Amino acid sequence: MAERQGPGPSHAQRAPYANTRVVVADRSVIIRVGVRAILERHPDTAVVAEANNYNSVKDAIDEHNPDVLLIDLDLGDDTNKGLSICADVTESHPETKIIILASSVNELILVEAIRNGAVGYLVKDRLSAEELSRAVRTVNSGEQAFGKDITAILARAVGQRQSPQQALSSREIEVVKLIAEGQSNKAIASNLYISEGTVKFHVKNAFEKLGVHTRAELVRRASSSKII
Amino acid sequence: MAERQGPGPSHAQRAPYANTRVVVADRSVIIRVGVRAILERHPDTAVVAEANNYNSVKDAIDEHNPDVLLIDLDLGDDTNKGLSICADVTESHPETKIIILASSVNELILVEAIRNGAVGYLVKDRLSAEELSRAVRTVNSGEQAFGKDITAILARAVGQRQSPQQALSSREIEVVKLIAEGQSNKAIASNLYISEGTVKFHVKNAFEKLGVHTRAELVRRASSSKII
DNA sequence: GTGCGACCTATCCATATGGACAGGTGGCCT
DNA sequence: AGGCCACCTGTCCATATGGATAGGTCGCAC
Repeated sequence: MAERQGPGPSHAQRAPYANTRVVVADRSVIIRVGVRAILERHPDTAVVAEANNYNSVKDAIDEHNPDVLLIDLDLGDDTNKGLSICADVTESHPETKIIILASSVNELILVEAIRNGAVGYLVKDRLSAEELSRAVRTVNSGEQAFGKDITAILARAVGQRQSPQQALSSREIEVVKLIAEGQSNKAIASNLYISEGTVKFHVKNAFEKLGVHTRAELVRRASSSKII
Repeated sequence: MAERQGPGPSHAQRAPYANTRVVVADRSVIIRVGVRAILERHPDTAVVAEANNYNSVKDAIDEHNPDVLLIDLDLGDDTNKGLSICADVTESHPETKIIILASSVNELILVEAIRNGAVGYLVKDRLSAEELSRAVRTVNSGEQAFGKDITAILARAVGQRQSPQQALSSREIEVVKLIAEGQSNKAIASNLYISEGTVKFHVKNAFEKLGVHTRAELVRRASSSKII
């Protein structure tokens, strides 16, 4: 994965002494170029580096120690890795404010990101150039930047849920994937060389962890949570 | 929906007489700005208009009659509408070459798009600036522009499938949505004020149309095809 | 009006599912 | 050693599911 393509940390130093120095991390060069163009319309803001995979984010942060990190958590095949980067950055570079630049609203990711130090969450689709530009400066001044819809979701999430989601064991994930393909417990059992009873056991545990009661709902939850 | 935000058809006429005149359609202003910036690195290419919803695409095409339309089919809540726009444009503006700018590879969409006149299919995530720029000029010269992975998928898809997918009736979609929430046939019946037998009937038909045999697989297919 | 398609209802039945038990193994931590 | 946890196995049972089959209504197009 993580294709070599964009120049990675690239043609930076346009305004090395700008007030707001930003690192942009996204798989897509289009997004990186777009964000750069929008942010640099404002004279005080400069994009000092771009990253297109998990490792180059860390390198860029260490090298440039930016004011703001604008990051799409979905930089490779493992979103959790993006979350752990947030934790790392919060730990090692507390001055760097993290804004999540997401493709969609994912309650689980949102909550975890905040827990890991993010101070902003923006959704690419519904976001004006002005909002993006403003959000970067807002967080740099120490405030938070969450879209309107986000705030509502946040409030709701905080209200009830203290078990945002229990992680499935690797075996459970295997079982869930086969369920999503429409396989019966018997078929799954022979696929994984275990007994049907064991399959049921894993299914039951997956149900409990995700808070569902049928296979259909399980598939929906799992696919919306990117488990499968 | 379709939020007012970007200036819509915007600050164009930078190079009205460029060799390759492009209209960019995407929900996200970041993408539009990014594509514009990348394409306009090449002196012969100019983005003459941007669109962020289905209607403004048509307007932009009618007004500017561009050489190339770069469009993300997912411009609102109904991808099919994007497909029908392709058909419209192919019909009314045969000189305009259509390139799909997708977030991910969707075999169904891909095949349908080509059937509706698209001559290119690019995936935002894995796409270098050079590839994007080149693709636009390639289609403008009458050739096709498909990513490497795309070609393989295409070959496979053409091989077997003549029934790409039968459309679900509106009632069937309602039922599928409730199934995805984990509801039983009985619960669905009382929700829709119909009998359980009828629910089973719809479920059976949905199964046949999507070629699946269990509710779990149904949910997976439906969610990956954006039916729900 | 006839035909057609989408919608609705019903019965029968083998099989699968989901839930509740009770238990056994091996690895890892203290 | 004991505790914990992930993984494994099994039995029992009420209920749901999927498949087959046979019908009925309504609106729309030819």
